[in-house]
Amino acid sequence: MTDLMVQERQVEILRRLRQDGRVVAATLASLFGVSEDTIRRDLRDMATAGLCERVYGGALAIGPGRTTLKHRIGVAAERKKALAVAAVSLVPAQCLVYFDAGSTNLAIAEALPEDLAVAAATNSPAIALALQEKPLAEVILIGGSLDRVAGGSVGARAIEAMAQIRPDLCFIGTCGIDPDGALSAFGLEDAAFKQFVAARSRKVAVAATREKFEVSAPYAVAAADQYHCLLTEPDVDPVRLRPVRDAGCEIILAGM
Amino acid sequence: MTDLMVQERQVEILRRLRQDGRVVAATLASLFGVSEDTIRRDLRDMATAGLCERVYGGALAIGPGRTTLKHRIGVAAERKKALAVAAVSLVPAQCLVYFDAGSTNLAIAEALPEDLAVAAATNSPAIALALQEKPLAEVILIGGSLDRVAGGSVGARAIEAMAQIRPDLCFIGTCGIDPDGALSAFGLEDAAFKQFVAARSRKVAVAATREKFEVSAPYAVAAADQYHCLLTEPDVDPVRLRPVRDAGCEIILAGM
DNA sequence: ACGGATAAACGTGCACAAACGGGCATTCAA
DNA sequence: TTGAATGCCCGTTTGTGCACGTTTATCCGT
Repeated sequence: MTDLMVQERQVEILRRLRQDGRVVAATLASLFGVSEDTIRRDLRDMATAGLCERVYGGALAIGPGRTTLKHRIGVAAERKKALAVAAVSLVPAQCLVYFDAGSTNLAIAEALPEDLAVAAATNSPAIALALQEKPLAEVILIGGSLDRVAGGSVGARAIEAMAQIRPDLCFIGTCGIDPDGALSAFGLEDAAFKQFVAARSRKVAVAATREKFEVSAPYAVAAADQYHCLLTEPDVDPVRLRPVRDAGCEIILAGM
Repeated sequence: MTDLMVQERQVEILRRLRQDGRVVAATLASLFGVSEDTIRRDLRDMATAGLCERVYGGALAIGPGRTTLKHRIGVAAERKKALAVAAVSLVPAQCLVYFDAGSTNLAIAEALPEDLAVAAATNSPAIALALQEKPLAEVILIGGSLDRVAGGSVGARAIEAMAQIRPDLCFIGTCGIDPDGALSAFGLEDAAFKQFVAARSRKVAVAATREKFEVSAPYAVAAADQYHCLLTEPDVDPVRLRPVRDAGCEIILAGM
């Protein structure tokens, strides 16, 4: 195989992970013509970024399996919770708020105060379940084809349903944040749906843990000037936040 | 079988446990191409993690014990599971099956074989989550206003979304079964939605534990001649089943 | 029905190879 | 020059199979 740059190699590994659900370190090493050490480093980085699950001998895709999902929720749980607590303060009473699928937004939905009366829409079954626990929330479920990777409805039906509502505020999930502040996603349909939601919402907020800055996903979701508020962690490199702030986006730092 | 990594092997063992209720160490050893010692070690670890019950010669799925999963289903877990196992045999491959909200139908969705390729629609976030675990299922989420009591979407939007599909088979939940075999529900919108679904489906199945025969709910859903298959428990009074059978409805008894 | 014989299954300790992680040197581009 | 990416070395960890003594289920003769 032709020599690839680091990012290219990692994207290719990710592709194979999605295709086969697993990769073997030794195989990848000979495939890319690099040492196993390098592959191990790739896999380690990708695992800390939450892109795969590291196992002895290689790595596994983060599948729909609840063990890995719980794992994904569990790893950065406290940090996500801290983000979530800050995020809910953005939600005014009596508004229509939309939660995009994703573990970070699930944390936000869980952190919603019990005594807050809002209409809450989501395309994620998991988030819908969490919202059901909030007695004063009117829950609106956005239907469509369920995307296993994204964890929520996407596609034509979802967009159709989404077209019926206009959220005052939406929390968009993102798989990666580019150096210029642009958001990206791993699925074509997922990205398209996020775009549509963002375009319909009066205010667009993005909550992202620090790992998101290390990841670049293939499909564009929104440039820095297309969302209004970024919640992230205090220890993110300020250089990465500069373009976002320059685009007129409010930046909220939360966490320990 | 291709060489699997430790975690993959254990996941596969778990899958077989769920499917067959038991696994034999020797069989697994030759299947994976590893020694029985390795399998024993796997089984021991899984038992320690509370994933299976270790017995002489292999392991059993957690039966009499209680899992976290069963908490969600509720009190009549084992009986619902027995119903569910019988119910999934009604689902042909490559069909479009609809699961109405409800704990009994959740059990059916969970009992769906992993290797069954179907399109599965539901208005319940909880059931959607369960279906997401089935790798070969295309999951369609029916959106709308979430009804807390019913546990699924109802209302105009849900009916709109439902009007887009025509299930080959649907499992309708019921809150009560009248002496004449008529189904009833506790919510007006919920009942209306169930009616709509039943009317659109080629075949309508109802899975109900014996308690349902003791309950009468205010809103009518379907008379005995409006559904085609009733799954219930063997110890239900035959007198109660008579009118259902007379209406031309197939009756399947399942359980211990 | 009972108790002992027998073979299978078990667990433990051990050995070995593969995989791992950290440290260090080298390369190369900014 | 500096920093990132990579390969190599080496001590450590992990997964696995084998050997050996123990436990358990099943069968069979009384």
